[in-house]
Amino acid sequence: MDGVRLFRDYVNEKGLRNTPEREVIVREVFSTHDHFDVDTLYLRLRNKKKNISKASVYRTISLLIKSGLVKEVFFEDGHMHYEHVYGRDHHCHFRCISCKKIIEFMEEEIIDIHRKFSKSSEFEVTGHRLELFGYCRDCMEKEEKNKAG
Amino acid sequence: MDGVRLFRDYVNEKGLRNTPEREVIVREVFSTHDHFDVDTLYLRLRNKKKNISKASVYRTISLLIKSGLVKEVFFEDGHMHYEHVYGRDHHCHFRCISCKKIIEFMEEEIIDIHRKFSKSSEFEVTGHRLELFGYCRDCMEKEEKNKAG
DNA sequence: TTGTTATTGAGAATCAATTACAACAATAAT
DNA sequence: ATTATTGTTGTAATTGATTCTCAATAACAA
Ligand SMILES: [Mn+2]
Ligand SMILES: [Mn+2]
Ligand SMILES: [Zn+2]
Ligand SMILES: [Zn+2]
Repeated sequence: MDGVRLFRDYVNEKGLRNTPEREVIVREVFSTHDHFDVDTLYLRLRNKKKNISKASVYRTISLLIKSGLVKEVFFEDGHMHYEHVYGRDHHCHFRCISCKKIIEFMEEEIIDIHRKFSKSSEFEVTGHRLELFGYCRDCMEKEEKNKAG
Repeated sequence: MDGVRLFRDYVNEKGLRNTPEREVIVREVFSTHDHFDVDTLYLRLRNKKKNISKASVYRTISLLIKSGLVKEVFFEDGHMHYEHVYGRDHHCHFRCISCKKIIEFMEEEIIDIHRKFSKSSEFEVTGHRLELFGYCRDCMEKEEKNKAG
């Protein structure tokens, strides 16, 4: 719940202004650990009777990205999906190409790769994204039943 | 140059038709190892006086993806970027967030991660994508000069 | 050849994301 | 306090990528 405060600081540092709209959006972003897209975030706000324009949602997400508190997770169904990273351990994503389910996982090796490249003088690595694609257990089982049946 | 033939086979297998438009598009896709997006591919065709509609370019890329001969590499500037994979070794991508340059690299560890998950009975992993982000050497040097100057 | 059916190009439609702008609000300057 | 400056908002318009519609055409099998 402290990403909210960090975002306030970021806004101040940048000489921007803390507005009630930003406050509400950012609180909502940090209220869950789920992945989200602009539309679901916007609808969550509407359901709570917060009348904030979609433009402001876009603008605030853009700021959250710049602040480093939110990251783009993946692009699917024609639009971007996000998650907040403050207070969460780093992790990677497995995406089921059948049911679109997301499964998070952590592999130390990926950190090693990141470190190795960071130490080389060739690049300054600031981030990485590893996605695995395939079929989740549920969808595997469904397919096996299909073959059997 | 044989991805073209494999694509013909794929099209036949699926009961689809080999058309001159598809042939021209696919030849162009396999004519270089560069990353490409729909627009640059379309313009390359236009420059060669091939009058093929953009819709057909989209449709053929979609087939190429399904056939497994082409892969989505990354989403940037509001649209997808692709590369053909036939006849190429697997590799990952480093993307400079300053100049947008792409640098390809290969890490065995990533293959290990893929294998490890494939063997687990939890998921059936069919593919992966690893991207590193940061600053390339050129952009690092530019920034250092900025600080010094 | 002929019939069936996939494919094409052109343009319209869709949808995510950005932008222009006028009203408004917060801060700084006088 | 008053005024000027500048940031922010919502609305609506705009841009740009991608998909879709549909009538004309062409691939392929019989
Ligand atoms: Mn996640
Ligand atoms: Mn590549
Ligand atoms: Zn699944
Ligand atoms: Zn660079």
